[in-house]
Amino acid sequence: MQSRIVAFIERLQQVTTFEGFQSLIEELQGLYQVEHFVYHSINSAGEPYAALTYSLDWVDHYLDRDFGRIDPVVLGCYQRFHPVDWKQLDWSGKAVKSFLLEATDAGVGNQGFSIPIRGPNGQFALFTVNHRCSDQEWATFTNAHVQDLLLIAHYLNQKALEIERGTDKLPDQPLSPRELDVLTLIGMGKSRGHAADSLSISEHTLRVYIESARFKLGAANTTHAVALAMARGKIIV
Amino acid sequence: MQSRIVAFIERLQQVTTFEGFQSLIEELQGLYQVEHFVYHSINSAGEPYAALTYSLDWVDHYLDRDFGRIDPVVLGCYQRFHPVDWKQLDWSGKAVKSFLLEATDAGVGNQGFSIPIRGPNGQFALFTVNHRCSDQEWATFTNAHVQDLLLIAHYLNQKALEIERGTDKLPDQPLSPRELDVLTLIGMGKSRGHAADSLSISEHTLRVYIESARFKLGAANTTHAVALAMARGKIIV
DNA sequence: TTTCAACTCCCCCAAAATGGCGAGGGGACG
DNA sequence: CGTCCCCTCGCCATTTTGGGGGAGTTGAAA
Repeated sequence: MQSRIVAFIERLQQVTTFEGFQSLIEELQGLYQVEHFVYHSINSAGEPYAALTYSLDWVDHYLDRDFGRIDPVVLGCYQRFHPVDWKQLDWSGKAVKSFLLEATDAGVGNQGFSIPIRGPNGQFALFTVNHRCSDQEWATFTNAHVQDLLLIAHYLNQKALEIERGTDKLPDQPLSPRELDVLTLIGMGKSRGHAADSLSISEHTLRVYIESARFKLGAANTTHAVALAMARGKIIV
Repeated sequence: MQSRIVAFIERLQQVTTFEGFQSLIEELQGLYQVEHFVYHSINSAGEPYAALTYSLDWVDHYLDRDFGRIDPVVLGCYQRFHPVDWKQLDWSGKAVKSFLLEATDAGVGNQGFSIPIRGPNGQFALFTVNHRCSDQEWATFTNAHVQDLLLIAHYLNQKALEIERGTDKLPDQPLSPRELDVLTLIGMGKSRGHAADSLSISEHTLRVYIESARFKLGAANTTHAVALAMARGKIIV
């Protein structure tokens, strides 16, 4: 088995397109005799990408209803470091329960194991393996393959980032020190006036920084700029 | 060696105070023959805590100058999943270089290895091992002990969270669905009017949500509320 | 040497956000 | 049955913002 993983990762290294990436994800089904695999990521610009084995209808429905905002898997993994078994997540809540029902109807299995992955500039990805079986069988499976899955998650993300770099995208404009200062203070709740005082500059000067930061980040307003800077890991409030 | 780690972790489980935690950190120096160990965390309320073996003068100076905002170790790990060797970080930049000089003067070694750890509600911690030696020796050391260090980092964080829970702290007020909706839309750059339209509610109603969310989060204004909600992992923009 | 990015400052005015006032209906829980 | 939270709505005065001008210094890079 171990050699098959190595072979898989070696073939993964050869992939150069999203299509090739998708078919490798599908290959995992056969390799592990598991129903579903999902890799999905959000890049620094906030654009999602996914390669998965769920039905396309379910994917459309998921995106349409913006389930990513209530999905306990996404929410639970977003702030976590370690892989999580879906049983550890919080599935209470009315909206969540109906989401779960719809997912089950769409063919999503009752067992899941998700690995969060983080890259530069706030890039975040999830590698999920999903199956329909008993708790017992699932525990056996996950225990046997955590190491493999961690490895695969790591290389999948590396490759996805690499492929994406090939696509046209606006380079991530770095913010100047003053711009970072200003966004940080504003993010900590200060008004323009107070922030300007803290930095011992005029309020107008501070405004110039906010505007240039907004422009670089592609933000619609100050709050948006702070949110984007945080999401991209440029500031910490 | 392995049994010593197990014994260490078992003793760690017995600890109930921050003092005990600190002395266990100091014990690691002897256990690994390494100069410095650092555990520091930021809880969901944004309060820092640290247990470390650096000189207290350096710690004071670090906090005083707010070096956490430029420290490449903190910045580099904040958005990462995997442990990082300090050599992989970006040490360019004028402020960073002078920070590095001051750190070296204060007894911080040239080699470092840091493990980011994430807990619920946006809790973030770093476990760092620091030493003075050649690249060669350091590579040997880290290769030999990554597994141990990951394990220790995990249990240290678990224990630190447990101890902190014992201290008095305001419970993390959950936000209502509408409050989350509003903060998310505002964080995505919408104005109040547009956000209200999206949710098909009056702008005034939307304001009520912003205000109650601000109150629950202890935020000074809307931007602050969005920043806090993001930092605590309640919303994703 | 020129050019360019970063940093600093000033005025004016319209638009947006905020703070404080008040009000009612629905659902959950003791 | 009362209490408390969530959801919904309106008005008015004040403060904060955003967008439009224009201008000077410094320091690094081309």
